Amino acid sequence: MRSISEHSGHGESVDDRSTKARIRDAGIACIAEHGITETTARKVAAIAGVSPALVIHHFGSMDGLRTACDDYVAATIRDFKEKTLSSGPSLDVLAALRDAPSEPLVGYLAQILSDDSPAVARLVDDLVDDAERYIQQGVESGLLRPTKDPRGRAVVLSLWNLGSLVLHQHVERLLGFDLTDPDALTSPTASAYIGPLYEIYGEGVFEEPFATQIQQLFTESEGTS
Amino acid sequence: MRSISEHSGHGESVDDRSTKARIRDAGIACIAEHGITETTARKVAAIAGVSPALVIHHFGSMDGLRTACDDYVAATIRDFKEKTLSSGPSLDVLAALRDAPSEPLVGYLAQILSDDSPAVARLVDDLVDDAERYIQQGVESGLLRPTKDPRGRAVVLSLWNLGSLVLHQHVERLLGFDLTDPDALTSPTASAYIGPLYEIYGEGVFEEPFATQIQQLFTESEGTS
DNA sequence: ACAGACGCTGAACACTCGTATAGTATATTG
DNA sequence: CAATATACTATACGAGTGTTCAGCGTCTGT
Repeated sequence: MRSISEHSGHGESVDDRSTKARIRDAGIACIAEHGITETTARKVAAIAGVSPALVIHHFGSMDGLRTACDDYVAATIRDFKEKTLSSGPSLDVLAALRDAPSEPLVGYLAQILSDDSPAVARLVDDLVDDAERYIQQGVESGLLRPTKDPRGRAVVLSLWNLGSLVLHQHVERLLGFDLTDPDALTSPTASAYIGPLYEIYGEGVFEEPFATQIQQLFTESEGTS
Repeated sequence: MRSISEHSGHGESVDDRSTKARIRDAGIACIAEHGITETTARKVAAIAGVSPALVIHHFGSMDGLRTACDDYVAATIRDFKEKTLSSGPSLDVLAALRDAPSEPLVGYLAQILSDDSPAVARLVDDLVDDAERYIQQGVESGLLRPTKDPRGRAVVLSLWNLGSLVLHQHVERLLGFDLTDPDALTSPTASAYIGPLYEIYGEGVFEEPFATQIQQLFTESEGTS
């Protein structure tokens, strides 16, 4: 029972819907919940309510499904970031992403971030690029301090954010705060994580004489090489 | 061919050596290099130069081997940290760990940190505890700033460190710096990561009026609840 | 109305996995 | 020296995997 048009099988950009999309969403959900290695063709098929063979029929292989999921998630994140870009800069790359789409994008990210695929690498690169742009905006508007290494700071901040996401189980166990929860930021337990985070963002951790001491140690070694 | 004594099969603490230890080390090496799901009994056996059945004979099951690896790595890290604890506090929990033991402990950690086992959870808890202790030392000696939430700051800083480790592929791709490299800290590319890190540790990222503004926003909401 | 394409399924294949079992060699114990 | 325990291997089994194939219904274009 095919629902609408979509006669050609390539389904690249827009008319992606119906069963094939349901299988892809099932793959995303399964990966987000159980991880990549636990996501089998039969499980995805069961979630989507189809036969295992249909998964292969639509995506060629399980690797094809994986790629399709990566691409779709990456595209969704990019689209969503473009929409919310106008609402102002943010240091948390995924803050706005948590509540908006119905799919468990954050959980998916948390699962695949540590296992590299080309699509994930490109997505991370994009997130870092956007962070660098956001941060530059913040510097120009006077909210953020300037830095010697804008790119490096964007990379480090982004990867700290994403790393916390990957280790969300430990965050939850230690602070009682689930980063993959859709309404994580409005949770009363959010301050257990965001409090220390903003404190470090605000004043650092080094006391003043020590900070400039280390800072000069790095400007020396960086000036020579 | 058993080498020394070790008649009893429980091999708990010290007399752990010879073939059984070689198999465990092969497991650690395989997990560190290829990840947990790619680590099969046959691969471990091939690395250790034994038959797959011997892996089961010594560890009961692959899950038993996994637990033995977790426990051994955790114990090794704890032992090593006790030794280097006297050399002074450090914010990087794993800095000293990289060069010392011959085994790829950091790579192993990077692989298992995102997949929770009881041993890993305990190890992370210990690392956070130690970090909290280190940080308190730093505060008392005037190197580090005091905080409203010592525990939270220790958790956040530790998990940022460990998260970067899990995402070491992205760090390497974006900054050309391999965190799992045994001599990573002496590498000339190290400053690409450590530079921004120390800058943030030194002065934060928020500009002054903005920092206190957010800080007060959190002291208000924290004072009420 | 007919022909072909498409969505979809059930069953099977080849393969890899963990693990059990039987058996061999070596070392320790009496 | 005999007996027993231990280290170790070869082989096989059952479960689960991705994927293929033949076929069934329905829908589309002519």
